[in-house]
Order: sequence, then C-alpha cells, then structure tokens
Amino acid sequence: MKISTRGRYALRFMIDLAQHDNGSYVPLKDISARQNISIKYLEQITSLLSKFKLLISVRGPQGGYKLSKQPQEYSVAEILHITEGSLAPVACLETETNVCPHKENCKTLKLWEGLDKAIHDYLLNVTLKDLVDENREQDCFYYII
Amino acid sequence: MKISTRGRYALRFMIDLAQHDNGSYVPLKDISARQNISIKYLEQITSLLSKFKLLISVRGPQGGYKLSKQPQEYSVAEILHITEGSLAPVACLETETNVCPHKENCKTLKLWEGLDKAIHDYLLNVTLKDLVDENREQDCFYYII
DNA sequence: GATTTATACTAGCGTTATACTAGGAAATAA
DNA sequence: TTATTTCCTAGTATAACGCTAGTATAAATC
Repeated sequence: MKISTRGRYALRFMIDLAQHDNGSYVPLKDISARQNISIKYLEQITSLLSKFKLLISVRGPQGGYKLSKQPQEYSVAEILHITEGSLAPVACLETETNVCPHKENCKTLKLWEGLDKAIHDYLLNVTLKDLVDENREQDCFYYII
Repeated sequence: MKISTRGRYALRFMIDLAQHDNGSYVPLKDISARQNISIKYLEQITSLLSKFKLLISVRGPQGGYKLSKQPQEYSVAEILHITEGSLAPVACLETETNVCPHKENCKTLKLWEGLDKAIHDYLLNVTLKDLVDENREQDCFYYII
C-alpha cells in the first residue's frame, strides 16, 4: 500500500516547476540537479505527464517544460493517478466498470469502494499550490527507502 | 497502492470465521475449502493474526481457530495493519517517529500524513461485524488478478 | 503410548513490479 | 550545422509478491 517513486518524484517535479516558473521553459537537467533525480528517470515521468497534458514541453535549446495550468488547478489526485497508473486499493476497482464475476456476492466490495473514495476525496482536495505553499525551507529531495 | 492478497485473504478468513462461529474451534481446512485459498498460505496469515491475539488457536483434533473478541470489536484497520505490515502510503510514516533527515524541509510530508490519516480514519471505522452484515448472498471468494 | 489431527515455523522459488540505466531518434534554436 | 533538448524503446538488477513444501510441535482419541 505504497506510493511509488514515480508518483512521489512526479509531485516533486511539479512543485519544483511551479516554484521556478518565470514564463519560460525549464529544462529537465535543472530540475534533475535540484531534486537529485536522474534525468533519464525523470524523463519517463515527465513524458507521462506531458502525454496527459499536465505539462507543455518544447524540445531543443531554450526548451523544457512548463505547467499547462495554474498550480491551484492541479489536484494531487490527477498527478498521482497518471503516474501511479491507478490509486485503487484493489484491482477490481481499477477499471471504470467492475468486471469481477463475484462482485454481487462480495462482502468486502463496499469496504474497498469506501476506501477508494476516501483516498480520492482527500487527494482531490489538495492542489499543487497547497504543496508549493507549504511553509518549509526547501523541497523534499529525499525519502528513506 | 494496492492491498495485497495477505490483507484481503485475512479479511475473508475473519469474515468466514465470524460467520461460522458456534463456540467451538474452526479448523483451517474448512475455511480453506470454503474460501478456496490454500491451507499452507492461509496458515501464514492466521499465524500472524494469532501472534497478535486476534485469534485464539488450539492444535490437535477438534482444534482450529476462534475469534478472540466480538466481530464489532475488530476494526478492519487492525486486521490489515497486522497482515499488510503497514498501511502507510510512504516509508517515512511506517515507524512511530519519522526519522527522515529531511522531514523539516519536505513539501509533501503534510500531504502524506493527511493521506495516512484519511486511510486510517476510514478503516478504523469499519468493523468486522459491518463486513459480516453486508447484504450479499455469499462470501467473496474471487478477485480478478 | 501410538496414532491422528491440527497448528507453528522456516525455507525456498517462480513471477511480477519497481527503480532505475542506456541508446538513439526527432525536434528546434542559435 | 551544431548543440541542446525532449521523445521513445529496450534492457536489467533488485525486491516484493504469492505462493508451495517440509518438518516440528501440540493435543485429543483410541
């Protein structure tokens, strides 16, 4: 029941980008250096975020990434959903419609649906701006394990 | 961000045990057959639950498992906590005190703490009795994947 | 006390997911 | 044309997951 590095790094990337937004594009290598995450690994994460239109990217010199909307318009839920694949606590809730052949008889389905909703409700209500505004000196760039 | 089979099987085991509680001990093989989970795998799960006093076990003929308290006294949180190891969404929240050297500067710590709390609050408020009382015909004995 | 029935404990093992690294292609500004 | 940047795909070591298997131990019954 863990958020993977992909999701965590994505948040750190987005926070860093929001903090260093001056209208121009920020190249990966800058954020990679500040956040101490390899460029190659970050690339995989940003290309996902880019594909889902959370970022605007431009190649070549002076290129890089830019937020596609205001920090307060991003929910943590959408960022994590894209990078984690799914936030559902059980596989049967990953798809739009639950196709488990035993869902009618499942004593725990409501539990998982409730947990899924609790997680989503919480993460939908936290925005990127909320994270950027955290009263802390630096970005987190290290998690144990 | 998934609950593993250990946690899910533990819940199914506990529900089954609560449903078939007639004062005597229920042997693993009965529940294994009803739930379609191998005895050997269930053993690992029940020995955990037993070690943490959620079950009373007796060996030998007429032996088996019995709940150590009333179904409404078990929270889903405690069952999952024991079998999953931890429900924390990030490693730094697994231990009692956060020992991450960068916790002071981490912009996402409050987010994870809040998510952890949302998950815990929800699961603490669902009891084993709530699951047993689900208005469904049978136990769930199958999850896709 | 031997046998049967049950849990307890430990080790092992195949498969999948995680957390990356690496190489090259394509685009773009200077 | 060259340097810089993102984009795309493949590979790979490690760890976690989801079991299976064997043996030890305890207890009831014959």
